[in-house]
Amino acid sequence: MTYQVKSTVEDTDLVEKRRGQIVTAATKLFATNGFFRTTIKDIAGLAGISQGLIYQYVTDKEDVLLLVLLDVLDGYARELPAAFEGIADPFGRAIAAIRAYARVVDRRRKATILAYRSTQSLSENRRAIIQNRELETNQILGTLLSECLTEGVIRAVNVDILTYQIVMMAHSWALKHWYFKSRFTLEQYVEHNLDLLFHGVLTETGKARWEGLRKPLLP
Amino acid sequence: MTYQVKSTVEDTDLVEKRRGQIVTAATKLFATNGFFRTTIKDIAGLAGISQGLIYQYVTDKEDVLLLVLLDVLDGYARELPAAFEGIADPFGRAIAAIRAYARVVDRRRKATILAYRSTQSLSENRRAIIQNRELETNQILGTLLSECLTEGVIRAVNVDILTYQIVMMAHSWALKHWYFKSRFTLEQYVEHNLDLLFHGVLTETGKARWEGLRKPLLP
DNA sequence: CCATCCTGATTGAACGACCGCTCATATTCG
DNA sequence: CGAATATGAGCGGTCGTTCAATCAGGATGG
Repeated sequence: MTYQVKSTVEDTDLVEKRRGQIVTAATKLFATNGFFRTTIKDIAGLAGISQGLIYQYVTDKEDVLLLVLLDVLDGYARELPAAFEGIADPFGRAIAAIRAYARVVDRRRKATILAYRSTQSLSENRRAIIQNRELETNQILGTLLSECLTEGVIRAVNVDILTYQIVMMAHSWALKHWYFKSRFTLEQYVEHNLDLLFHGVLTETGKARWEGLRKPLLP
Repeated sequence: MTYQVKSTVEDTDLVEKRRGQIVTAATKLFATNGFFRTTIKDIAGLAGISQGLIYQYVTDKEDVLLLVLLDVLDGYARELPAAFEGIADPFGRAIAAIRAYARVVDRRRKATILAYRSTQSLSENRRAIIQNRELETNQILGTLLSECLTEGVIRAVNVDILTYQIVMMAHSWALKHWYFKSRFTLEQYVEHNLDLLFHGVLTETGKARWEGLRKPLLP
């Protein structure tokens, strides 16, 4: 939780508070103007502190980006489990989680896009931290889906692929919002995708035809 | 094809040639270092021309980015139709197109990521040009899928949603390559996704259960 | 209870480096 | 020779980062 980001200030509460200010301001600015167009001065101004002070709580401008991205991913990991904790049945849990995931992405649409835009601007090791955090979140979904599989409600598909299909379905709502927003509500978007995902698109004729065109599934 | 990017040079062939050099160099540099970390000097150096000359063929650094992104999208639009032109049967055409699309994305993986990273760095109107071009490419796939629908090989799903599912499946191969590369080959990835897409994931039990959990599909 | 001191937090001016873009000049070629 | 094309030094501006100076507030001692 307290990240491997160094600070010269000892007082933990103060560090928490100041970083909170910095991250809140930086998220807003990065999301609208991008990482490179945002200056430390901008961040300091919006956070209500001086430029110099930021460097007591962070070593780099890149560190600010790391803190922002970690905060976004933490948001996912925090809000997801709450959505299905009351539900006993695995399939119900999975569906609640998927719908919740889409809602979380929708609420943080700009921040989600920011993650795609700027994770690559991080140095190798900082990027690895972010990717690991993403995997942890996806693991939550992956586990739920595995349980559906053992329950016999979904067939023996590759869970990794399935998980990423769902994750990308949610992310795409943010990434392609410029297209979807005038055509679907979030709920319509999600339910159409679930319908596709669960039933598939082929008719009986189609399924027969596909048998002649498919390639073997190896792993 | 010749874009709404201004040049002070008259000779059309020369413009084509110089822009080719510039775009090739810039694509390489943008893809590895990002738009903002790449300098005009870098581009000029790799293209084998002087900094000043770039501004005879382009008004802005942003213009270079626009040319690069248009080139990537043109690549899609050019290579896709070739993949299915010999095939008569709509379903076969659609499948050939999907597989080809994934291969094109794979070949231009870094450039595809670049598009996601930096389209937002463009000014409003230049971004609109890019988004339009993307829609045109997707339209190729959309048409193929509509034909499958009238052929009765796929059921009456929303073609917009289906198209974007497939597009994002291909893009995800690039976006999440850091995850997939150690787990699947491109072909495995695609075939698993097609299997999911075509047959759906639910078992018969699952389908019955889903009836109680689904929400109505409006549009 | 106040004056003094000290430590850690905070400020913002300034440094140094960088970079997009221009323009006076050079080169090329018909 | 002259028009079109090409060069690259340099201008003007920006921005990340540092650091000497200031401030706050608690401890100390009279």
